[in-house]
Amino acid sequence: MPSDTRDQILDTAERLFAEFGIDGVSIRTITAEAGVNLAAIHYHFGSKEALVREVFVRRIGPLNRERLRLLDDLLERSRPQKPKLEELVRILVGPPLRLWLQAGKGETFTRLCGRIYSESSGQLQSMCVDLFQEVVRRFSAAFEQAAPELPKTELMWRMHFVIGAMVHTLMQGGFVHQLGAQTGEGNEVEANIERLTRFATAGLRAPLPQTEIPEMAGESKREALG
Amino acid sequence: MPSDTRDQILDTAERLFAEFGIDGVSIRTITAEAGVNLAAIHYHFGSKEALVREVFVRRIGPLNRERLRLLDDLLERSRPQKPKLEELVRILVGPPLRLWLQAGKGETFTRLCGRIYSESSGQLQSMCVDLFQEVVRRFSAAFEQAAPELPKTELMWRMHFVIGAMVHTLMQGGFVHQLGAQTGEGNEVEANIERLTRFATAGLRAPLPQTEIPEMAGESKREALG
DNA sequence: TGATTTAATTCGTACGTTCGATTGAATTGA
DNA sequence: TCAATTCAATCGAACGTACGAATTAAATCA
Repeated sequence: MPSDTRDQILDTAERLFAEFGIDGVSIRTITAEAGVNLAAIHYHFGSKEALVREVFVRRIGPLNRERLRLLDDLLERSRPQKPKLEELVRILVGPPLRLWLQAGKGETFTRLCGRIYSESSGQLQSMCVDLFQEVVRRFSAAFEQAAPELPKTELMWRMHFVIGAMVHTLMQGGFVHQLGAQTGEGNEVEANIERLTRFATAGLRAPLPQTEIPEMAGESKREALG
Repeated sequence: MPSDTRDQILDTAERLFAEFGIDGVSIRTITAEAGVNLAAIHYHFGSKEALVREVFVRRIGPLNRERLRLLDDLLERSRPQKPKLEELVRILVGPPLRLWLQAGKGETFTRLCGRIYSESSGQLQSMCVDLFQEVVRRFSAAFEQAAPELPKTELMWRMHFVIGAMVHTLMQGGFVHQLGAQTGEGNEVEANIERLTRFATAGLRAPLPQTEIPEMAGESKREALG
């Protein structure tokens, strides 16, 4: 039986954090905007940091659960063959981008999501490691399966690039969206998911450099890793 | 004749901002760490915000000047043919990534650079628009020239993805670097520039969706944009 | 050259504000 | 009645900023 106040705080905090950053919003601003008392945050959450934590967990939990569900679906659907790389990318970047316009909330949550990567202040950082641990593990394995020709190190870097493109879109996508909003309003989000999916898939499939690192003396203990 | 104190403040602020974020570092911390008086910041810069501004301008100015110089070189070198897409990407992402290990400074500056995109607090945001305006304009034109087959909107989004991968690498690259540091130490940075360049180039060259947006009713005022 | 003035910088200290957190009384609803 | 919740008021700490005195360096003059 979560009180109305609690949800009010969570919604308001999420919106304000997304717009002004975590350190940029005081609990006074949050409580005032939410129309609740100043002490309500400490009563319901214990501290500002605990509130921040709850704001993230509330969204990322379901988000990652959906990604894992879609991943299970894909793996089962494509067995015994390996999953298609493009499908993997789509279920990795789709769910977060789809929250972009979720319930008419605008960029509320997604910008917040992107902030994890930048404003991670110790405590938040380790929380994120926990929250994303399973997703990272499962998707890493799936990607290795889908692109076995890539050395693991190379794959890791390329997945890292994909995440970067996704996060940047979550945070700044609205800007690009305004610049080039030509295709009505309809399924703009789905169109952008396709854009990112195609870009990322092609990037993941980029040819390897023929010679790994030219002109290097010594230390030839280079493992194959594939 | 810039005083020694002034440079001490700038160097220290740059390092601390990069590690703890702009809002995460007080001028007391900066001055204490730099071994100068508390009031020195306001004497030399006027305010903390002006100091932040100066920290960024000092690095981004030369950085962008180098990018434009390399761009001019490339355009002249390849005339009358259009520049190669891969070369364009390389001179876009190369200079910032190369600062990664500049002068043994570690990730000092680059993480700071990445923070522009997240901690942009109004004033900083508009400053960045000014600082990057010419680079964006020139590179956009060059990319349109190098990839004329891409609709402008599509190209804009893909450049956006490239920037995202780059920024994410600037901020979090150290993490991936630690995970997969197999190839000695040598030219790891150049190797990563090549990684990102190949990834981004392949992504920029990804095939266009045959049908732009399937199953959409109404609003068929879709402009070609090429 | 040596003394004196002037400007530039550094220093110590304090102000006013805002922050997250706390307390204890008031209010509410079962 | 009693536990859960909300409220007003306040705490100490940290923040950016301001200001005048102290110090240093350069310029000017005897």
